[in-house]
Amino acid sequence: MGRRLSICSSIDDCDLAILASESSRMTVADGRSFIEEGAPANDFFVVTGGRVKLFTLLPDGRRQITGFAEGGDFLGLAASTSYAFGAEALGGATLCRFPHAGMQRLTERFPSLEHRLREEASRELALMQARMTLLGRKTARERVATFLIERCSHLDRPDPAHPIELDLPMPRTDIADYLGLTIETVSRILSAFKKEKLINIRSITHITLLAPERISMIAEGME
Amino acid sequence: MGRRLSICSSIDDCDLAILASESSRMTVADGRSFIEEGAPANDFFVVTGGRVKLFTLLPDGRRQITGFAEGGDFLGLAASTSYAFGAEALGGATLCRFPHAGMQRLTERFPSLEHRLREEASRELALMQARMTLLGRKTARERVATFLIERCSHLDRPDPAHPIELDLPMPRTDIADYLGLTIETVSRILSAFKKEKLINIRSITHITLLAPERISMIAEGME
DNA sequence: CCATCACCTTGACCTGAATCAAGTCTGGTA
DNA sequence: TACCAGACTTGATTCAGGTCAAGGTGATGG
Repeated sequence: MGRRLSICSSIDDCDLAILASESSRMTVADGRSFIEEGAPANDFFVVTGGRVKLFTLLPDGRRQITGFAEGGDFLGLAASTSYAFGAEALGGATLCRFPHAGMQRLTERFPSLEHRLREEASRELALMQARMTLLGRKTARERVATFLIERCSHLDRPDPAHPIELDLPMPRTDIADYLGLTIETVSRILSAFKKEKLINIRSITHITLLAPERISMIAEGME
Repeated sequence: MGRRLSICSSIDDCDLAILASESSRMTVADGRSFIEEGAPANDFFVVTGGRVKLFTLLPDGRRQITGFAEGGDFLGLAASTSYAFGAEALGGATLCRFPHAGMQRLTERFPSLEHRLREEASRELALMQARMTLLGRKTARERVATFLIERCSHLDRPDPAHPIELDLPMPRTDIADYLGLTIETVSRILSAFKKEKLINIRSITHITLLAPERISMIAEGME
């Protein structure tokens, strides 16, 4: 979790070699899991490329995707002694792995890093509160609308009230598990949005928001 | 948010007067709101007594309670420039208010404080992931069971498999808004648990868990 | 001791989303 | 170009939980 600002931004002109010496790069193939929920949390990760999904599971296999992470995002902040979530690459990802011990050396050497990490955690905390409202109180329609709008803010939004090209790199299953719905419901609602000329479905992964403003309204329950 | 470890624990034997000089105490009466969602975030709070509920609202009044906080918990970490949530006293609360500027002076003076804050944010992050799973994937029965079990862990659990006395200081409305249900559903499920001899309802606020183990199972969807 | 009010419980009914069950589309392969 | 497998869509039906509507309960005050 975390966004847009690399871990390096708090180290700036300091010796990047030190940072490199405390971390190791890794590549994770599509669909491969690299954090096991409940496993001892030994590492902290930064996503450097591709995408990743975070999730928790119930014993019977029900899954809640708690977030998607991409380049620049932090993972493993929510660390006590064991991970509170699992993580899996979404179409291949590259990561920087920082063992906790190394992390500690880094924060000692670059105290401002600690602040950055807190900032990052706080930002994520705010996002999660919005997501709890989505899961606890929004209708299926509102959830899907919120998801589409959320995806927009990932790319630097040009101007609202204009069509926006989106790609949804995750399968419907992941969207459903993120929104607390079933794939059928997600599919039906996207179709409904299309019928209402709110979106255009160019391909499974490519969607155009034709009326971003209206979708925002729907997302907030003000349609 | 945050739990059990006062902010002071990272300052230890240092001059508490400095801490006091950067903060002010405040008392909030039952039901009074002291953080307005979306308002500029100028302060950081520590709950020193009583209880507090945190929530977000949708424009039409739907409410999601994102957490309850009590003595020792931190509030306002999720701070960008504006609060991501509202906060309201639950039966009267006392707080310590730290203006952000003062907070910064404190973290400069006591660098370990920064680490404590991150730790706190991370802990909260982990809790929120569990809550997202609750809201996105659990049934009403599982949610209420989870809520009861969660309340247990607030008091230092003596031994499982033995009856546990609980008090639920919040009205049903708050429980419902916390679990993403209606008051009727919460009420019905508590009644059902009573009928199944899983709990005993001594009064509206006093509940005895007769079979904590079984309730835990239900909470995880393994009944 | 009763009235009142706020909160909670219970019941009857309804509905949004899940489930179950076919189709359909897409991209890869031969 | 045709075939196949996996992912998506669509339709019919069901059901968990919401909504609407009475009661019940218990603390406060007259």
